[in-house]
Amino acid sequence: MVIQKTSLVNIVIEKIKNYILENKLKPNDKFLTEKELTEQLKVSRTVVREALISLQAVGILKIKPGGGIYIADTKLGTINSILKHHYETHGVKIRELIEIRKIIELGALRLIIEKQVPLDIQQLREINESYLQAITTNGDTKKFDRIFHQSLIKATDNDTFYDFSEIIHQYFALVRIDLTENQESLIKSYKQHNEIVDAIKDNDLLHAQKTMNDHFEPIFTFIKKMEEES
Amino acid sequence: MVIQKTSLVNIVIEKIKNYILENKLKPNDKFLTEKELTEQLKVSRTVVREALISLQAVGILKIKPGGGIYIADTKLGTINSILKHHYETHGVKIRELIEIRKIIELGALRLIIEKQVPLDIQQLREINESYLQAITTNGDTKKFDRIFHQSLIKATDNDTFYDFSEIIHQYFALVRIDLTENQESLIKSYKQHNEIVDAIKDNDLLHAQKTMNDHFEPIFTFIKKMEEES
DNA sequence: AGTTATAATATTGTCAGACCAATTTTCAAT
DNA sequence: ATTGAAAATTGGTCTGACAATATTATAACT
Repeated sequence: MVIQKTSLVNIVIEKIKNYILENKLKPNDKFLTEKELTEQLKVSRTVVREALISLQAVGILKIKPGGGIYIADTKLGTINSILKHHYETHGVKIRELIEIRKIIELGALRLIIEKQVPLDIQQLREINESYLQAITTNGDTKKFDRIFHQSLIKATDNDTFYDFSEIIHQYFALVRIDLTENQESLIKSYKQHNEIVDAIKDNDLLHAQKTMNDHFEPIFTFIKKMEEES
Repeated sequence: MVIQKTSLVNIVIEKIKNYILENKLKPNDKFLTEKELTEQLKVSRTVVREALISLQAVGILKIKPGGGIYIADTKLGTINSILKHHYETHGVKIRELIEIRKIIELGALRLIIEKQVPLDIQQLREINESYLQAITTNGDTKKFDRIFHQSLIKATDNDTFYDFSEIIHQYFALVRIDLTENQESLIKSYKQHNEIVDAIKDNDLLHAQKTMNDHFEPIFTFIKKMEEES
């Protein structure tokens, strides 16, 4: 029987967490100072500081030197840094990430059409036209491509889904991949975008997903070639 | 112009991370001691300790009192604890998590069939038979249901996909949901499982996904009823 | 020689006090 | 009322000490 002896620091961490929950502290709220904590919890400043730093590391608190301690807005930042280290130590297969992104995009289409969420078709068109313009003027095509896909995910009316999608995207961004796209393939992408919007408008899930699937095809062939070379 | 002044602790954290990368340290490897770190980095023990505790918080190191410091096996643990706090403070809509789970399961079917991964059909059948037995003998039905679905995700030959699926599942487990299932509905689930396996065997993605979609239907109606009551 | 109990050592945990650096507050001068 | 310097507050780092835990070395025994 192993009895997990818990250190003072861990006790303090739990107490602080509970304190935040019980007092319903929101992001950017001011928290107690180190001095107040040492007095109220009757532990040394060392213990308090180690607990605070630990909570800052996981994105719960934000320590401002000289300015006090605040509730952090726990977003993706911390998770991303963890994933970054995980990627650097373990190494993650690019193919796996792309497969996941495909699943996410296909899933977004399903949610949009199945739930009949309100969708700003016109806005999607405009984004895609900006995409086209970027293509013809050697502009930032990746930017508008990303906005287009991001808009679809956002439209699913599922914030958690969007958060996870962003995490995957950030994770993917760690991998530098030089998929040199020529004008022709970019134009094709533009047309596929429009075709996807059409299919959504027609509530044609199968068509939308098929087109999205095709949309992903070039990158898969690229990955396959890359894997063969190495 | 904001100049991000970086503290000594943060510098040490980065140095330690790099040290781990450069020396290719693996989980459970013994790391340097506090003493060695203070000497090599020429900083106080306070700074070293705060850096170590920070790295332990994000699941990179594991500190054993009196026994030294080790490389932790960075898995889902830390991310889960972050999501747990996120859930407790923000509150996450159950519907969103279930939608994500559906997307994942449907995606798994697509990956399995599209990639034609080797799949132990027989094993899936056996798991489902255990599921049936649990149904008829008032056994642990949830256990075998989970194993069945887990097996499908695992079969996709995509470890990252599986990891994320597990994170979602853990996240979902935080929400206690009493979906009282009667014998009849459980039997239906059993049949659907088998139908999904059949469809996979026939490479019939549409059929597999349609059945999986139906499989999720009861929980969605349950959620909808719950939302209406509150 | 091999095993076991004990002592010595090494390592992390906690404490106290001091001083530095950054920020916020106070308050006098304008 | 505004500004700007001084004071107070707050977090950052350092040192040294002792406690609690784990590991290693030693001694005793079979």
